[in-house]
Amino acid sequence: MQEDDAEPLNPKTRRHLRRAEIVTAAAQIFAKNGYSNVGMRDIADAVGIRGASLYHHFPSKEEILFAICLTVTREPVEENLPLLDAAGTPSERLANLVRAHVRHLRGRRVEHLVGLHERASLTSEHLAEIDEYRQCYNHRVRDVLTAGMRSGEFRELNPKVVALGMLDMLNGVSGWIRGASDDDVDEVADIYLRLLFDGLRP
Amino acid sequence: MQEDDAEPLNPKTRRHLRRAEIVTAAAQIFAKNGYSNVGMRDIADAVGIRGASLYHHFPSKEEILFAICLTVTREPVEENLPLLDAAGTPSERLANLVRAHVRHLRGRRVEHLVGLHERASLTSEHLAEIDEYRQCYNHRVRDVLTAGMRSGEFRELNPKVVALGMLDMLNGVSGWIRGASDDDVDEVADIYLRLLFDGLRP
DNA sequence: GTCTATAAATCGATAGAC
DNA sequence: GTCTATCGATTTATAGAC
Repeated sequence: MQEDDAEPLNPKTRRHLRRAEIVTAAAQIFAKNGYSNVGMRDIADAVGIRGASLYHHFPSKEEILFAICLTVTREPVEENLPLLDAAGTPSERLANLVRAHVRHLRGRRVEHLVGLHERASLTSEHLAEIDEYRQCYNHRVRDVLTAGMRSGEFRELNPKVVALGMLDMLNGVSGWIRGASDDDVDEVADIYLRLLFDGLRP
Repeated sequence: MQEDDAEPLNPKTRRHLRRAEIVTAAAQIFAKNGYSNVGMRDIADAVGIRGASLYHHFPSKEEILFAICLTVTREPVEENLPLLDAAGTPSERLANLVRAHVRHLRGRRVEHLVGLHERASLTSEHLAEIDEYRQCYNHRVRDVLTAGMRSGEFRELNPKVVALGMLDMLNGVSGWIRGASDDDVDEVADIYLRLLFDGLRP
């Protein structure tokens, strides 16, 4: 059970950690100042190295942005979508997804902001890859809505529009949730679920 | 009743029209390529003049961005908020605001996109002015929600969170409504209102 | 009001030493 | 893996003629 904590990490892991450190620092500065207003020197300062040294870890500034965008589109697909395949009614599965989605938004808040605002600075190839994940997520949400409508559990409303509206509402949380606690984000999720399922009218 | 259409416009109006032309062209290019990826030359090309000539109409590139952001925050305050002061129940007044909001989003689609995504490139003074309008709009929406809850017309849910969620859902429409007809946007507003008032459960 | 020409600063990226 | 040094391209903004 016991392991030597002082054992040097293997080079692959060290390299990966350094990349993650750069991505995290860059996301913070991009979110605050805007991607194109941030220089490689600014990112380098934040991690304590020189600008040129960043090119040992990333081939370009845009690749750093791509890495940020990828985490906030791929992670939700891989971590949240399986909740839609689990057992339960459409309501239950959708509720689980909403809660997981808001928690992810909080945990990767600045990355989500960058992913939402800086899409125009991605290469068209990278943008296409990002959009694949985004549309996949979108479609799966639409599908569970459709399933609920088919079973009579949900009201019949254009599922495409409902899915877009719901996801816009959820994603907007990254714009104002700064510094919230676990209880805060769960409360937001509960309010949104109540609104989504039962509406404003008592 | 008859007026001479060939009569030259007064200089004040001509100047104003030229500014509006520049702002509209800039909004289009900013929305597509991102503010910081667009040069003054790109904007100038779109209106058929040279880059330096733009400085006769705007003192800086940021002032063009500010003009764009101002129209999408000030206009809704001045045109939509009065609907909340009109006669009717909170439900009716809120519904009128939602419909007006979505129509404005469609009419100023690219400007809204720029206003949502390029806030980081505004000077802090301009950002503060923009945020005043935005927060004013936010508070008035929250107030009508609170009024509806007090009267028993709306369910008791944290009105701050509901207002933020509702506005995020509405503003997100600018991201995917491209090329919609009048009927399309009214349909979206109706779906959102049904969702907001009655929820998904039949 | 628009032009040409250019100043002045910045930025992404590369070369090569250690 | 990080450094110093620097290239080359681009950008905002200005000066001054027409």
